[in-house]
Order: sequence, then C-alpha cells, then structure tokens
Amino acid sequence: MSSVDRRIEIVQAALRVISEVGVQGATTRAIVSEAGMSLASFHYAFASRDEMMEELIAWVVENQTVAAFSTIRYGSDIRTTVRDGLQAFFETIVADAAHEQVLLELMLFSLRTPALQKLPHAQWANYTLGVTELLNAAAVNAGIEWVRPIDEVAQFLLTVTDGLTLAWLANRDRAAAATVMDIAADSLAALAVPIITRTKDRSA
Amino acid sequence: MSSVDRRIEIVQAALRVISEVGVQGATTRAIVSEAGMSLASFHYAFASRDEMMEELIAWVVENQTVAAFSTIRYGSDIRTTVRDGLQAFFETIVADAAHEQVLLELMLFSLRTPALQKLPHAQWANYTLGVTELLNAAAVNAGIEWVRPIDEVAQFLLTVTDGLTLAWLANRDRAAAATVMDIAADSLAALAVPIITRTKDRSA
DNA sequence: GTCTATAAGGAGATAGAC
DNA sequence: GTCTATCTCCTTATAGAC
Repeated sequence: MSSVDRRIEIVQAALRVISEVGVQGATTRAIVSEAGMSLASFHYAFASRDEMMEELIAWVVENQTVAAFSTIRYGSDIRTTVRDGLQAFFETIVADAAHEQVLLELMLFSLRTPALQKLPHAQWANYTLGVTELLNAAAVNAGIEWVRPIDEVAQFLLTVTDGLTLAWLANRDRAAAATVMDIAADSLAALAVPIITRTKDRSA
Repeated sequence: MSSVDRRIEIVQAALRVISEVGVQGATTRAIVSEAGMSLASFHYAFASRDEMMEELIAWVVENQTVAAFSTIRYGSDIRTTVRDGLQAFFETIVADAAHEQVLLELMLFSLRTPALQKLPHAQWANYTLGVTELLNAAAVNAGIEWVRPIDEVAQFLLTVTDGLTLAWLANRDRAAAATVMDIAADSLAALAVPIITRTKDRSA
C-alpha cells in the first residue's frame, strides 16, 4: 500500500475511534486496531501521533461543509425557507450528535495545540462563506434582499446554529430547539425586505 | 488538614491545571504539583482520579452561574438593556476565554463519561433559570412583557450566548461579535411589547 | 495525615527480521 | 512495506515508614 493511501486509511480510522471514545481515547494502538494494521505501520506512514492529528484536523477543516443546508427547498417566503433550512440542519445534528461532539473536541484540541491554533478560525471562515452563499440563494429565490450586509446576517445565523448544536448535546430537547428555531426564523425574516421590481417605468 | 479541605484544594488546583493544559493534561502528578502536595496525599483524599473529576464537575455545575449578566444596568428601554447585557456577558468571555474553553472541555468530557452524562443537562437548566430571572427583571424594569413564554425567550438568548462563545474562541473577532449582538438585541426587543398601564379607568 | 519509594500497566516510538 | 518484539517514559495507584 502506498504511503499516501495508508495515511488516509489511518486518518479515517482515527476519526472513527475519536467518534467512539473521544480525542483522549484515540491512542495509536486504538487507531491501528480499528484500521487492522500493526503499530509499526502507523509510524511508517506518520513520524508521530502529533503529525497524524495535524493531518486529520486539516482534512476535517477542508472537507467539513455546511452540507446540512444544501437540502433546502425553495419556493416559499423567506421566513419559511429559513425555518425549513434550520430544521434540515437540526435533523443532521440529531441524526449524528456524536459527529458534532467530535468537531467540538477537535476544535478545542486545536486551540490547545500551537501548530493548529489557526485552524478553528479557518473553519469558521469556511462556514461563514457557505452560509453566505445559502443566504444569497435564499434571497434571490424569495425575492427579498437583506437589510444588513450579508456576511453579518451569516454570522448571526452561524451563531444560532452553533448555539443549537451545543444545546442539543447538553439537553436533547427537541421542543426547546424548535422554539429557538422559530424565533431565529422570525429574527432573520425581519432582516429581509421585498425587492421592488418595476415591470414598467411609471415615473415620468 | 481535613479531608474535605484537601479535596477542595485539589479540585481548585485541578481547575487551574485544566485551564493551562486542558483536561487531557490534568494528570494527578500535574495537579499535586500545582497544589504543592505529594501524590499520596491526592489518593488519601480521593480514591481515584475519576472520583476527583466527578467532584470537580459537580462543583462547576453548582457554582458556575451567569454572573456576567448581573452587571446589567437598567433604566433604559428593553433593546438597550438587552444589548448592554450581551456586551457585559461578552466582556467576561474576552477577559477569560480560557475559562470558557475549560467549561466546554468539561462538558464534552462529561458527555463521554456515563456517570456524568446528566450534568450538562443540569447545567443547561441552571443557566436557563438564571437567564429567565434576568429577563423577568429586565421586563419589569423596562415596562414591557414578553410575547412568548419567558423560558422560550431565555432559551433563545442562551443559544445566542453559546454561539457567541464558540465564535469568539474560534475567531477572536470583536466586530463580528458586536454585529451578532446588535441583531440579537433587535430580535429580543421584537419579542417585547409595552405594558398598557391604566392610571384611571376611562371606560364606562 | 503526609511522605518516599515502588508497583503495574499503558503510552509513543523504534529496532530489526522478513 | 509490514510485521513482532522491545525500549523508554509517563500514568494511576499503593505500600509502608514516620
């Protein structure tokens, strides 16, 4: 097996181990056991566990997108679109809460590791960009425009989704989440105004 | 030294160590070094490190309050009161980001420890109660009432503050935080309506 | 109660055969 | 390239002197 393939295999096995037992439990032995290889193979592919963790987190930052939102169905008013989008996001959290816990653990781990401290910022910027695009698409589709700069709206939406994620991990309360999403949808809809389309120039 | 005093001393030392090097780095040796005692003294007070971690997290859940909000100054309209409260909360985050990281690490640690899994829920409930009281006080002082059940308003506010915390840890962006707080204050103000006080009964 | 010394095991990493 | 066996260090926990 080529070294690059082995590295990928190890990183994916490590992610599965982390999902099960956390970053703390992801020892080199646990990882190679999950991957079905020997301990020496790990160190043939990576010089150290630290090096593997760096590659793992870099991979997550690159590949982790806001896929949850991409299931949005348009065709309604902006309030409904936002509310449906939040619900779709929430269902992905419910379906795989362990994955959200992993992302949080990796973020906190990165913040404690000097070589990785900038990655959470990069990931946050990635998310903001993704959410900005979605808000743009939603605005065009609903025939509205945002009364604030779109990146500010995106930052607010991202704050809400992060808060929803933390709350779900702590309390697993669907009703509370629904309430928060209702209020958030109202809040975002209040930041939208209809675009006045002049079919004919009635001035003159 | 009495056993109970020693336990408190150890827990406080452990919290300082966790703040510096994380939950992963809070070994018994690091903790007793911080506390200036021998390793045996640790095990005289606690049967195991796990037992100490349980007491530590229970202590945090009991003693961690939303003190940040208690610096609110009333006397303005509800939008200003909320915005000022958010700012006060945010300043405590900025002043001690490491503390927020510790709280998050302990939450994730608890979720991975069967004996501690219910504590994050309890802490979340505590926060909700505290925020509810503050929203009540703010409403009375500003002469408004909330158009939704107050615990729902509290859940939304808590979601925003959690999201603000995560964002600050990731990006350290004051401007972004200010924007989110502006929008959040608008959103909450939209959930308030003035109380109609009838000084005299003008019907009849 | 508090200490030093030590046990017993797990961690990352490497040597060297194949 | 991949393995088994091993090195070295660090961890939690305990034994036993004082």
